[in-house]
Formats: sequence, C-alpha cells, structure tokens
Amino acid sequence: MIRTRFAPSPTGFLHIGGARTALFAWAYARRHGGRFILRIEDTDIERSTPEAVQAIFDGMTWLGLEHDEGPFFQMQRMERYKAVIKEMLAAGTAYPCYMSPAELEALREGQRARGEKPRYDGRWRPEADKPECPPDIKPVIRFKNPQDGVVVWNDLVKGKIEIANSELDDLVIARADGTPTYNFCVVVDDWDMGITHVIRGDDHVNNTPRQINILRALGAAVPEYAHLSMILGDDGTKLSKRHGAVSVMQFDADGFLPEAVINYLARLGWSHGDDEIFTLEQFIAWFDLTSVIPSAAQFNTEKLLWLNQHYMKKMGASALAPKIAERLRFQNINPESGPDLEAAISLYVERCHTLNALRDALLPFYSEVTPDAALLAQYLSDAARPALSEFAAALETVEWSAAAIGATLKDILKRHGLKMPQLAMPLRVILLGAAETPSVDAVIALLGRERVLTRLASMTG
RNA sequence: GUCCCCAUCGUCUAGUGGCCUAGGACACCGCCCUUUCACGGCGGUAACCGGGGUUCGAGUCCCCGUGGGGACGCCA
Repeated sequence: MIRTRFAPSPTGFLHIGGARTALFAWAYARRHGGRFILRIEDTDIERSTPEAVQAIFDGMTWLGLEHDEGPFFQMQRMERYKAVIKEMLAAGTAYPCYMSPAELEALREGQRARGEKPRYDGRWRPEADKPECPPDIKPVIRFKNPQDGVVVWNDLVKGKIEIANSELDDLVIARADGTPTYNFCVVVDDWDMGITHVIRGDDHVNNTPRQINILRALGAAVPEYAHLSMILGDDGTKLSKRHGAVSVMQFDADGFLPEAVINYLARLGWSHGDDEIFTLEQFIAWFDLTSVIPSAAQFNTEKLLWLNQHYMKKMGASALAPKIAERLRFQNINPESGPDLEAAISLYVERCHTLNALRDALLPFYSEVTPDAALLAQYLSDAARPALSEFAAALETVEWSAAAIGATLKDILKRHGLKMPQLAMPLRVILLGAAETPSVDAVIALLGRERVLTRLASMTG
C-alpha cells in the first residue's frame, strides 16, 4: 500500500510551490490506490499560526486535494518524540551535548574563515575525550551520525544521489528545552505513519541523508524519496514572500478556476507526451514520478490564463452563472437587475480569461455606464448623428431580437450611405462605454429595450 | 568557501543512441473569418550552454568547464 504525505509548516499561506508538491503527492497516492496523509509541521511555535493552518486547509479544499488521514499536528505528538529520544539516549544513538550557543557560533566562525563547511565537531560524542561538564548548561540532544561511509538513495525524480557521512555532522534532535527539532519529527512521523514515498521540495535533498541515518538508527524502514524541483516566478527569479509568492486562494480571488490551476500545475515539471489539457481522472491515471522533470520550472501566467479560459468555456454558461452572480453581488451589484445572466455569459465568455474579467465585462448590463468622452469623440461623426437618432426611434417599435435589430440597423446604414463601423462603434461606446464588445445587435438585444433607449436618449436627445 | 542538484525555442515541455534537416503547447508575428475586440481556422519566427571524449552514429552516454539553484540553524 502506497502512502504519501504533504507536510507543510503553517507559517504562511499555501503558495503555488506547496500546492504543486501537494498535488503530486496526492496524485501519486491516487494513482496507486494508496493513502494521502496531511500533516501539519507546527513545531516552530514562534512562526506557526492558526490562521496559517486554516489557510492551508482552505487552499487544499479549493484545489480539491482531499486527504485520507489526518490532519496530524506535530505539537500533539510531543510525548511520542520524547519517548523515542529517550530510547535513543539509552541505545547510545543519541547523546547530550553541553556546548553553548556562543561556543558553537565561534566554532562555525572559525570553520568559515578557513573555507570549511561549518559543522559541529562532535566534541561531546560518547566516545570522545569530553570536556568538563559545565553544570550551568542545559544540554541539547544530538544524533550520533555515522562518521564513515556514504548514504545513497535512488531518488525517484533525480536519480542516484550519494552523500558522504563526512559531510554530515551530529544534528540537534532536541533543543535545550527538550522540544524535538524538524529533522527528527519528520523521521518519527514518516515512520509511525508508514509513509512509503516521501514526495517533497528539493530544498530537502540535503536533509535526506540525515533522515535516512536516523531511520536506520531506529531500525525503521527507509521510504522512497522523490524530490521535486522548485517553481520560479513569472520573471524567472525565486518565489518569495516579498516577490511573487501568492496564496493559491489569491487565484480564486483573481477569478481562476481550480480545475485550470490544477491542470496548469500538473504540467509544470511533469508531462505526458504532448497532452496539455486533461481531466483530473486522466491526470491520476497518467501520473508517474519517472516523468517528473528534475529541473526547476518557471511559472507562466499567460499559459494559466489560456487554460483558465478553456475551462470557463468548457464549463458553460449555466455552471458559470452562479459563480459570476456571486462575484457581482460581492461588488454590491444585483445580478437580477439586468438581462438573463446565462445569456450574457454566453455572449462574453469567449473573450474573457478569468471569472473576474467576465464579471467586469458584464458590469454595463447590471449597472450604469458613463461613456468615455474621448472615445465618443473618436467614433461618433456628425454624419452618423442623424442615423443614430433614426435608429433610436426605430428601436422603440422593432421586434426585440438580435436578428430584427440587426436588420433595422443595416437598413438605416444603407439609406444613410454609412458603413457598419460608423454606427456600430458609437453605439458600443454609448451603450456599454467600450469600443470592444460582441456584435452590436446581439449586445443591444441583450441589454434590453428600456436600457438601450434610455442610454441613447441621454446622448442623442 | 564546502557539499548537493540542475541545464532543448522567450516560457512549459517531447526526446531513454539512428524515426531529429529537433515535435507539441502558451506567448509573439502574418493571413483567413469579421461590425470593433475576442473566439476559431491556417501558416510562420524561434532552442539542443561551451569544450573534449565514447560510438559507424550523440540533443540523448562519460568527463571538464561555464551558468543557475539549493543546503550548510537549538527554522521548517
């Protein structure tokens, strides 16, 4: 039974990189009929917040990444970690270290100055010739890392990775106050939760040999590892809180559909031949760690936009209507105050890339417009004015359909010797406040006789 | 500095030694459609980081450079 997990630390929102990691771990479990576990790594009391925990839940829910087990909180597993540390102390695979933070810093300073990799020198190892035990220092507990040999694993996305134990030092597994640290909690959790495949960001590659060593010291099975490369921002630079890293919920706020975001994320660092658009079912059926790219990928909003429009069109007006209505109401606009929303959406969906853009395009149908004077001056010629008045008059009695309105318009055009744009363009500006709209007869039909006549009257009258 | 990872069009990618005069998608450009803008259709520009090997043959394997990234916490 395959068991994967997503283990974020609740120190901020769920961003795009975390979401992709979660997606791949989730998909791998789904693909193999396994279980997907959600674990909250909240041992950093300083930075963890309940809001961030909620933000992660919200993001996962929005994306539709349901977990089968959990959420487990590390803070609630303290007893277990402490028990394991006690066992390791007894077994001699861990030991207390009385070095003070100041001493440690001085040691690192010296190593850096000599061009060495800063690391603990093992002076409190059980077999070492230990210094005098300072009575006033509360010790940290360090893992007794093997000093010889190499740790090797076959990373499911990066291939064979080999790191010499001589590169590793004896990491702290419990702080002076007794609380366990990240690398230790992860190991105990992955072990206890029976994780078979650790799928995570490749910033953890360097933690992997340490974790494997602890696992071995514990006599636990070593899981498979798959390290996903990072996602870069739109401009190719690293995503950070200050720059480009946005919550997945921001995509919701911006009018993206979760289906589009999932499809987009799936194609970032993974591919299935030339397939670009696929359903969730296809993705699950096709997903495979061997097709995951080991190199970093740059986020591209343009392509997401394209996908989002695709999913909006595919979804159709009836499914879109409640979503648009919600977004209109959010702006204190009553979607009942204008034409049939589904009809309006049908007319506009293929020219909008997001729900928000669609909502904005529909605004003139549900609220007042003020034609831009400059646009009007640009498109409304003196020659067109009489024709416009005549058209307005005709609209009072014409059969209210796009076809009939269009016929009337063409008839007037012909009698005044005008071309379509000479009338269509000013009509667009007067009626909708924009020069770019769908076919003008369709727009008039949708707007409704009353609104059309009112808006025309204010201009021609 | 040390260790680890990465490297095909602007971007996401196909490519697992001959099917590659390198394919697809987004973006871009052109044409068609057209009542403006879109949508759609058709076409186009555009890439194997460099140098050495291995091989009959290398985008594909190896080595060295170069460039980028990550890690080196009593953070996660």
